[in-house]
Amino acid sequence: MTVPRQAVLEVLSADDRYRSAEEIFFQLHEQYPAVGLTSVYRTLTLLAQMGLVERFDMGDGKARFRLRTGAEEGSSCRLICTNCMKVEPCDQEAVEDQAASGSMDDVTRSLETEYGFQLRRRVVEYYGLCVDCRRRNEEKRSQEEN
Amino acid sequence: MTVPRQAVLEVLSADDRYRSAEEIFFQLHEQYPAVGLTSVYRTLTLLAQMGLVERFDMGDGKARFRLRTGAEEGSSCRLICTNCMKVEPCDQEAVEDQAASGSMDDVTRSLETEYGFQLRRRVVEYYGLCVDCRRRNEEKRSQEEN
DNA sequence: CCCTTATTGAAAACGATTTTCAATTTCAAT
DNA sequence: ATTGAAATTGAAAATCGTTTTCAATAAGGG
Ligand SMILES: [Mn+2]
Ligand SMILES: [Mn+2]
Ligand SMILES: [Zn+2]
Ligand SMILES: [Zn+2]
Repeated sequence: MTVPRQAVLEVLSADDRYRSAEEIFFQLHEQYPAVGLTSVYRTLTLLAQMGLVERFDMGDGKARFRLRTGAEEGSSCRLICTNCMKVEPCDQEAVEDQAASGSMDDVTRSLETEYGFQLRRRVVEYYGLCVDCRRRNEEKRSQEEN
Repeated sequence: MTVPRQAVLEVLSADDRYRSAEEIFFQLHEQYPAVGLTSVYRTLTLLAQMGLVERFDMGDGKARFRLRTGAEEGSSCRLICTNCMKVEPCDQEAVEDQAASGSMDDVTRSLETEYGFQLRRRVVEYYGLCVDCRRRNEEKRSQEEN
């Protein structure tokens, strides 16, 4: 546990907003002026690999980071403002429970009342291994058994 | 309707896979050697603004594009392989109908049987206007009425 | 302390995308 | 067809978030 790593964790722990590497760097800089942007990137990459940090790439070229909470359990949900690029984590259960069906209209209404958010587009992404890569993995595993 | 635009549309129409600008450029290049990569980018940006093309930014730095089908209706769903970076559109209705509940386990099972896909993480994103931007928009609108 | 190894910050490199700009197309009006 | 203004193009340069390089520094077990 080194200074830059502790510093990054400190900033991330402050709240659960998504922040860019640069934003994190600037917040660090006040208390830890010696820590460089390079180390911020390195630490974030490291923490993401360890699964402690969630990395999110919006369409605007800069990645955002957030401390991953145990509550997520392999599933995450967020509100993304296409105007100001703000990203806010949200509780999927709350949204879906509120929405009678999974229909776009019901979800729209739910987000409206729960968060004041005006929904334009819903995106569902499933991350994992495609058929091919899974097959390849299994082959590799059975080879290693020999 | 110019040559580069027609060329890009031709490639995108060929199938509904997600492709990077470079991939589109190389496919173009065989039939339209005079069209430059710059125009491919410009055309994709244009088509995305018009809503005809869906742009998707994965975590790997290069954006992917796909012709948007009318069927999507403000909601899109995709399988993303974290190993080979392949992106495949999928039918959310089919997945959720198959899954008894919206629980992670049920969805995992559904994706397994429907697509042979091994789910690791589900991400739900709601794009739209946050409370602040919405308020700001309404103020602007009411000012313009004067 | 000492030594080995891991980590750091600054500067340079990287790579996808955007910008610039002079040359070429487009297309509506003749 | 001919024109000409306006839009579009391709190549080269610029941009910018991120990564790599590398010499200097910090870590930390003995
Ligand atoms: Mn931010
Ligand atoms: Mn591709
Ligand atoms: Zn906003
Ligand atoms: Zn794969």
